[in-house]
Amino acid sequence: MTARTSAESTRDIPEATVARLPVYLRALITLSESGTVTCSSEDLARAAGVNSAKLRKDLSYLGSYGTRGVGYDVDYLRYQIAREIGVTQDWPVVIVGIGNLGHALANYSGFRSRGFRVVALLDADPTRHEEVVAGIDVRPFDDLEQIVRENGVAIGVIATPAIAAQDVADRMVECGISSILNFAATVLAVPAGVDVRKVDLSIELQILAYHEQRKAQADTA
Amino acid sequence: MTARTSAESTRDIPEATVARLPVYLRALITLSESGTVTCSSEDLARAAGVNSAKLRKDLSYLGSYGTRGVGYDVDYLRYQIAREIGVTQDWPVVIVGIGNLGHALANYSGFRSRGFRVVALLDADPTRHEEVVAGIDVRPFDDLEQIVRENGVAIGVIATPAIAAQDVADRMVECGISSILNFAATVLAVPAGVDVRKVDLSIELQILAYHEQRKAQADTA
DNA sequence: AAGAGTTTGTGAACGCGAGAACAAAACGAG
DNA sequence: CTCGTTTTGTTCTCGCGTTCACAAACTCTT
Ligand SMILES: NC(=O)c1ccc[n+]([C@@H]2O[C@H](COP(=O)([O-])OP(=O)(O)OC[C@H]3O[C@@H](n4cnc5c(N)ncnc54)[C@H](O)[C@@H]3O)[C@@H](O)[C@H]2O)c1
Ligand SMILES: NC(=O)c1ccc[n+]([C@@H]2O[C@H](COP(=O)([O-])OP(=O)(O)OC[C@H]3O[C@@H](n4cnc5c(N)ncnc54)[C@H](O)[C@@H]3O)[C@@H](O)[C@H]2O)c1
Repeated sequence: MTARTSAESTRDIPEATVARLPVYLRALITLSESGTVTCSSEDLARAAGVNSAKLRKDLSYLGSYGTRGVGYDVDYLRYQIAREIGVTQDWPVVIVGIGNLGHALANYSGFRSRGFRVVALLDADPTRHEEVVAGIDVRPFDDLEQIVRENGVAIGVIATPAIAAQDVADRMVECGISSILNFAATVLAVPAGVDVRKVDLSIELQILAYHEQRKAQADTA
Repeated sequence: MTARTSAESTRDIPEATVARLPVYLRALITLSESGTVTCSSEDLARAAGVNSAKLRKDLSYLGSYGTRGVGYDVDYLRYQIAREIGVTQDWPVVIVGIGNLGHALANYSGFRSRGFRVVALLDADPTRHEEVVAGIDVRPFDDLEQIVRENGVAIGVIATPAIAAQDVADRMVECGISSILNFAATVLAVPAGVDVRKVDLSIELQILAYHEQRKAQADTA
């Protein structure tokens, strides 16, 4: 908002770039694990499925971490991107709604391996509270505030039915959560300062269906 | 590609608009179920979480389905959008990889209710083939070709580990599938004419983490 | 029938992102 | 030390998407 203390870490990175940084990070991790020490923007772009000019432009927002005529040091760049995104630290996360999808999410190993730690599973249904999923107790939804306070949770995941999602989001915001990942098929209203991202399977399928239909029409034309 | 037979149905709708049409459709269904007969662009925009000018412009790509001074007939507009997207017909879908996530997807009621029909669940692991999930047998992955041929499947969902995803995608394309929804955390290479959309939980979380980190920095500045 | 009040559909301005193209910088060979 | 090669970082241009603003079109009242 106001003038930052300058120093390092470039100011506003374009949103489109932010969305690609995790892809680059994953490609770098794969390269690193395969023993690659250095890579060119061309190599990395291919691994990430983007244009090399776009890749270089994206990286230039972070700083000059490459060497002309040589390329990028894989581990160094990997660290720089991880730091920029913020995944060098661990982010505590709560998941609300431990049904079909919630179970899958709780069992998802990608959380831990990418800098996120599931600190609690919450569900409104008392019959769920007996359960232990992926080594974590399912607890009553009303425990949310205490859990958020004790663990400093900033990120919440909603996997409840659509009808309950707005209520859950409201409670999350009240408790101080300021980033929400919403799997329920509904539009959430939240105050300014709270980020919401949605993952919507049926929207993705419908987009595919639209293009599929057009292909079919083109064929019969 | 070549000149279409003109007739109705407007040509190329912008991709950004296509991605929002399913949101409008869902909002219209909700309105319709609550007994609303007519709505203004303002009403619908609010329900869909977008700007009303953007909504009107989006709808204008489909045609002129509103009445000035009045608004839109909810059921009529709902049908027009559904037809444009292609969800007035039923789309057969196969899901490959019936692990944690695959189970959740198979049990997801949103498929059927939105014009998609799961015709088969496939897994490479023989120990899974005993199983029946959501009333559907889990079958060997090698049955893919036969299933696609018999059911005219155009859309495939990948829920395998990342390491297997490219192989699965290749096989799908060979069998004639031309739209893929990929849940595995990997970049897929496919020939031109095949659409791929990805749903990537860890990318979404990392984007949230980035913004969360910036908020924290702003607070301490 | 005419005027006041609504609300759509769209032309125009603007800003952001994608990609091409190139200058600057590093390296290695001779 | 100099020149050619490689590859980055950046500038420039173009196209797409968003938003504003308003004329056109419709309803309702008097
Ligand atoms: N299953 C999938 O593959 C899938 C895919 C995409 C989207 N979704 C969406 O994700 C959401 C969850 O789907 P699901 O299949 O797991 O549903 P589900 O019914 O199996 O699970 C929902 C869980 O949320 C709990 N819940 C309900 N109200 C709650 C509240 N107010 N507070 C806390 N918990 C509450 C329920 O007790 C239940 O355990 C739905 O909105 C669905 O549309 C699911
Ligand atoms: N679980 C989640 O909530 C979640 C969330 C986001 C993304 N993902 C991604 O979704 C994918 C699946 O996750 P999961 O937790 O269900 O994993 P999982 O290991 O539980 O299930 C994977 C399934 O795929 C099957 N499989 C493996 N190779 C195959 C092949 N070549 N052909 C057909 N089937 C094959 C396995 O037998 C297994 O049943 C992973 O790529 C994961 O990163 C999972």
